[in-house]
Amino acid sequence: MATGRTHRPATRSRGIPEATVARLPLYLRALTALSERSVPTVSSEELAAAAGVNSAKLRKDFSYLGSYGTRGVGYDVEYLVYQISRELGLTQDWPVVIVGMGNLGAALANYGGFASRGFRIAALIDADAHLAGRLIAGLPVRHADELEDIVEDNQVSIGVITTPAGAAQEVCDRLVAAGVTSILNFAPTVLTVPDGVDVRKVDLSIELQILAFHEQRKAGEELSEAVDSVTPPVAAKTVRGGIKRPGSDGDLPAVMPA
Amino acid sequence: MATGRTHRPATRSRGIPEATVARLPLYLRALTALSERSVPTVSSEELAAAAGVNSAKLRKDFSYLGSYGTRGVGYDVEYLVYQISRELGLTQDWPVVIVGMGNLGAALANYGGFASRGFRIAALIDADAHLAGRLIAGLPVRHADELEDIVEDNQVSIGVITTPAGAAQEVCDRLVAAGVTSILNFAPTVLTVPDGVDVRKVDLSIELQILAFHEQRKAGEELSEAVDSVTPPVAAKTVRGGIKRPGSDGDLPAVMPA
DNA sequence: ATGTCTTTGTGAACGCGTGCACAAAGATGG
DNA sequence: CCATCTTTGTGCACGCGTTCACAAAGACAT
Repeated sequence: MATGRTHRPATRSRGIPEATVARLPLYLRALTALSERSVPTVSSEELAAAAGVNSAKLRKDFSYLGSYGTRGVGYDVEYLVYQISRELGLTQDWPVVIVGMGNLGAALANYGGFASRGFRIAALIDADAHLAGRLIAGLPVRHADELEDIVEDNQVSIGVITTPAGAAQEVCDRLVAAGVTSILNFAPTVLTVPDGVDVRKVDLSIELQILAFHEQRKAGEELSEAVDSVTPPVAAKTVRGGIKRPGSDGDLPAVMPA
Repeated sequence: MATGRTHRPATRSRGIPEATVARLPLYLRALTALSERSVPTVSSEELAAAAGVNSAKLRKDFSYLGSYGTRGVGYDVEYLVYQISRELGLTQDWPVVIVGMGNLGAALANYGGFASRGFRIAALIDADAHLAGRLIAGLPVRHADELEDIVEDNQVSIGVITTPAGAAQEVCDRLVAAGVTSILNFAPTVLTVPDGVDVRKVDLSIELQILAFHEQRKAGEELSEAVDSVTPPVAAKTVRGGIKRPGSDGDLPAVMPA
């Protein structure tokens, strides 16, 4: 039933584990820094430290790409940069559209990390007609009506969604229908897509909530949570004909970015 | 040696698996939506569909929190919202500072998802003196000199870093020294922190690169990569006294957000 | 009170990811 | 050419996370 298979499809693509793929950009960044300092070679130990991972893990990751190291010496920095770039597809040009020109969309448009990695912003799109034509990061905002044309004309295969949550699924559907097969979703919604389309999700609120959980745990270790356990709403009990619900409704309103 | 243990410490906190904690905000969002529609109860199957996960996984996740369901009926929406909120620590007030008021920092400051989930922006901080005093999202930007005072005065335990990569580690060190124990890092750098401090990383560039990898794989399935395999730089070979490196240096310059 | 029917909660099996530890490879020095 | 020393590449074991499948629990009807 095409349940919006977000994050980690666990499908091992061409023998390279998903976890490894997720680390390749990390290695690439560390290697690029070394390259700029004209460091010729690097050992797995050094590179692992720079990337913040275990050295054995790094060697195993690289082993999936092939034997690019030299025993007794290490890895050739330039060569590895090239191999990883190629493996990730960064030697190609990837036209990208960003839909939703709120604060976040504008931030992404200005984000330098795109262009330098082979990602070219083909267009910025927004549903607000007032924004149409305005320049953001040197590019004119196009109206949402043009979405299909833009995607098809520019052979766009990657779409970034930074719209409010309510609009995300519709935008997603239109992108997919027009030919987009990879989506980076910043809207706090579960997107449903057909098979063959990849969705990755970035959710700022979720990250903070995870931090809050650990933070609470750290704080609650000394004082064994005496404050929070005062009168928790009584557990749901059946009363013939339904379930008694403790609180009222309308807490924690759903929110959206931008 | 305190290697910047980013993401997933794999430390099972109080019996609740890390993977489960990461999904709780997802369930909470789905439940909140149901709550607003005044839906009294929901089955694991329905809620799982709304959250985009497997129903068995959802039930197991909830089982770590306790037995909050009613067999034959499902889960009480309001009660579950409360329980998850409490478990995540969202019933508390979490003062947060955002350091780095570039485009991304401003976007986060305007992001509505913070305040509504118990996260209160205690201050916006930037190193640029020209920005000091300017209002962003209704809050005045404070100068970086005040960082320590702000953190201590407001009992801030969570810090968000949206500075350029070069400044991130120093900002991180200062935040930690002042008492921050959880950091959400948007700068493309590996942060090194002492034990007891949690770091979560959000990297826009990495997400896109992962998408590109899969995209390339999809595209390369029909035409078996005839274009990209033309004359790959010859593998590194030793020539007595060093390693022959194929390309020159200076490719893919390191970049930073904002 | 008893039976039926729905849905939870979980035991068990499986697969992926991680990290240890070591053998093989190759560079370097004599 | 041989010995030594460094560093890679990987076999193996372990633990976490996911999923299946089912027994137990409780609602609801009679």
